[in-house]
Amino acid sequence: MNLHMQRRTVNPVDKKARVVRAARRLFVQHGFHNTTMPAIVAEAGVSIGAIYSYFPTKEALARQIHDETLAEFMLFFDLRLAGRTACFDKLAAFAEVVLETTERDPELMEYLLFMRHDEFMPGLPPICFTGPFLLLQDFVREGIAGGELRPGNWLVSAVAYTGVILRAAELHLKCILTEPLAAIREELIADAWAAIRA
Amino acid sequence: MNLHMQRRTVNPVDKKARVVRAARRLFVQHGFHNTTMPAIVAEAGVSIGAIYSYFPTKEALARQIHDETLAEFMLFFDLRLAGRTACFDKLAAFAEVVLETTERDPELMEYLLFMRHDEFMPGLPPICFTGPFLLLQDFVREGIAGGELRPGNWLVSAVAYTGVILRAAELHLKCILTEPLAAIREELIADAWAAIRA
Amino acid sequence: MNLHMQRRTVNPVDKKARVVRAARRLFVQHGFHNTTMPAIVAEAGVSIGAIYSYFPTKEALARQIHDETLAEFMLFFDLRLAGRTACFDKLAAFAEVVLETTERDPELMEYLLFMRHDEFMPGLPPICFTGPFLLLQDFVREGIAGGELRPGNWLVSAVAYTGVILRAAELHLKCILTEPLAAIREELIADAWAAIRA
Amino acid sequence: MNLHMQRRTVNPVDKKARVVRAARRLFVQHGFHNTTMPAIVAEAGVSIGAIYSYFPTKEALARQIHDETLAEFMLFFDLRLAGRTACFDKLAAFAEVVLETTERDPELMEYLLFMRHDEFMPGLPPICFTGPFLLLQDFVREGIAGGELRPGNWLVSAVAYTGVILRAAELHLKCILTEPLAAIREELIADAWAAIRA
DNA sequence: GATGAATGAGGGTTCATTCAT
DNA sequence: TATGAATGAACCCTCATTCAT
Repeated sequence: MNLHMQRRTVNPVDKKARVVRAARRLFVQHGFHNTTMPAIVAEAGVSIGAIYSYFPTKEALARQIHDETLAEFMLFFDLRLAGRTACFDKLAAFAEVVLETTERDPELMEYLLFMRHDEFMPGLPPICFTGPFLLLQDFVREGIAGGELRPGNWLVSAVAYTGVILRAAELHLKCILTEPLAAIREELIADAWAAIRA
Repeated sequence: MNLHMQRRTVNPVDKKARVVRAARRLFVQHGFHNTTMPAIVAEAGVSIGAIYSYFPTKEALARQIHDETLAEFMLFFDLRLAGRTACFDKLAAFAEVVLETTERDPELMEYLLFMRHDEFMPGLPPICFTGPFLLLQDFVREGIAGGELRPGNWLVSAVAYTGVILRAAELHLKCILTEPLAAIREELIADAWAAIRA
Repeated sequence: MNLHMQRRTVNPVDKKARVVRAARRLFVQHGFHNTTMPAIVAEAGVSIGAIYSYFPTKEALARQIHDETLAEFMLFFDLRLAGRTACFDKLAAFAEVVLETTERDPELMEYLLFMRHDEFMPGLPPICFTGPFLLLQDFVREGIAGGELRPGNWLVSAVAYTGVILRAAELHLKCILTEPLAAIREELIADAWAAIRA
Repeated sequence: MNLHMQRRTVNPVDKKARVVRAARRLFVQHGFHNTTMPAIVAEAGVSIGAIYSYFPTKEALARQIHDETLAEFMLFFDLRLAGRTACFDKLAAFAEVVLETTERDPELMEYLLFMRHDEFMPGLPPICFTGPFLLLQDFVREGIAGGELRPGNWLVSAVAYTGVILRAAELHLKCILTEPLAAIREELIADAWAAIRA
């Protein structure tokens, strides 16, 4: 490869990342089966051959998007949890991460909330059975044990808390709850907490 | 009509209904674009020609399923509302209908919660902007005005209440919240109410 | 069959004729393969089952139309030839029949000129090899032998005469030669005759 | 590029041209609706995908064939007209082009004479209303004005001249007029001219 | 590696024909 | 005999994937 070509070529890492970004945007917007490889080519500005040099199949591309997206969200949650010990604070960390991510990177949140990943990964557990959500269930169990939350079925309490927060994110992404989430964050966290506190 | 004939012939109304049932089951399970007409043929036990004599296109079939499903749910909600006047009771009617329908006719509820109808009806408002959900928003507004609910953004309160209930239905359908919903109905309604009551 | 039914039923002969008429109209207009049986049903106002009780297949229907149409044209020609002996008069009989039929029963002439009968009767000789046209070739041969026509290839002379007349009919049916054919009949016959007379 | 590769690869221009050739042959032979895409695939020796990479639809393929064919014929006519001024010579140019093309590229002439292009281009004017034929009508008008042709309806005269020539081409293509057209060219041109000369 | 023209299985849909009524 | 709902082979077309360059 000569200098002339180096000037015209993109860093392969960036190129792969561009493919992933473009594909996730299209998958979220139109669904997996309604997104064609040529559409990804057009959105990402790379050749079809390049995509197939990074991923063996369209499904493998989708799988990588899935894993990366979940990992990114888990990372945000982990960072936000640092130093929090009270049940209220740990649950609020979840709410904050969900609401802030919804506004900062809507595609990520749309992916978590709406993507039908069973279209390309049959048999995979649903997203609400993954890291952040399991962690939150732990917090609820501890909260009940510690008397901060009302006694009862801990799974029901976890459902209630996450239901309030996630539905707000969902309706915001669907342009039904049009207020900035930052403006109603406190009210949402208060409502979610009221649903399950002792 | 004698018995011999009964065995070989199907009432056309039943046949069309069989197609609708089979198609909804498959649409909900695999999504619109991942459900092929041959798959519907196999599931419904009718010929492809018969389906196209009932519906001009696959999309028209999906549209009819959509309309029927929404109308059926709205009917259940209307019936359950009869005679209820207190805010708590009217909101509870919504919760009861959602939770009971989830167990009695899971496909109907899966359709309402998971179907991406924008795959075949681009531009249509999301389901959470249809009849039952708009009605529920009215009840919340009245509840705040009447002092039964905490003051605040009424849309946020509606989001909180429905979030608790719908997420329970969602996780039950995904086999994560495995308890019979009838068993946790009171707890869910209590949590949802606690989230927004005065 | 009781009186009540007689009032509601059509003479089967008429019904069959209606089918033939409707089918020929549609075949001429849209071609054989672009005419559907349901379209014939709609045009003829009979049931699909009735058509299949008259004709075993769509092709058999087309064949009968073909035979009837050719026979009808041959009949007109025969009648017009009665009593004509001079070469000019016999050729003029052909021209008159073509031009008058074009205006009186355009569908018949469209059929003769434009129908691609090889779409449903592969291997059949073209229409210009059938009765009236063979007859006309005989007249030309006689005309040359009798000195009324220029010596030369008799087939070429037949081609020339029929070419003038048939192209006029063709362009009239295509709405390019819009004058009433009756008004230019003499001129056409004169031109055709001039092309080949001694 | 070595010999081995040449055997396995086709110039894309040739490939597209092969498709056009094969399709025109089949369209002319069996008509548009009676020619299936698989048949074109077999005739052209390319994949169905390749065809659809050249033309968005079967109709677009037919349209391109139509345009190319008309343009090619018009070009021949233009070239042949060069330097001709007398009415007889200009009309003879038309006759020569028609008769020679009929023998040199029968498919082209069959297309012009027999193709029902309204099957795929509804509303398009018939071929006899296109370039060469309009030009010929001009020549006839000038010939009448200049006294070289008999007075009368100029359209009728144009019909007469073209009728003689085109019917000869038509019957030659249908294997009825089996003589080589080159051998009867002079006689045909003489007959056509005799039909309309002063 | 990167490219994109080419491949062909499989999609949605049509329509000639059948057969229970 | 007449009806028309039902059948399914075959249509046109799409798009994930390959491979010569």
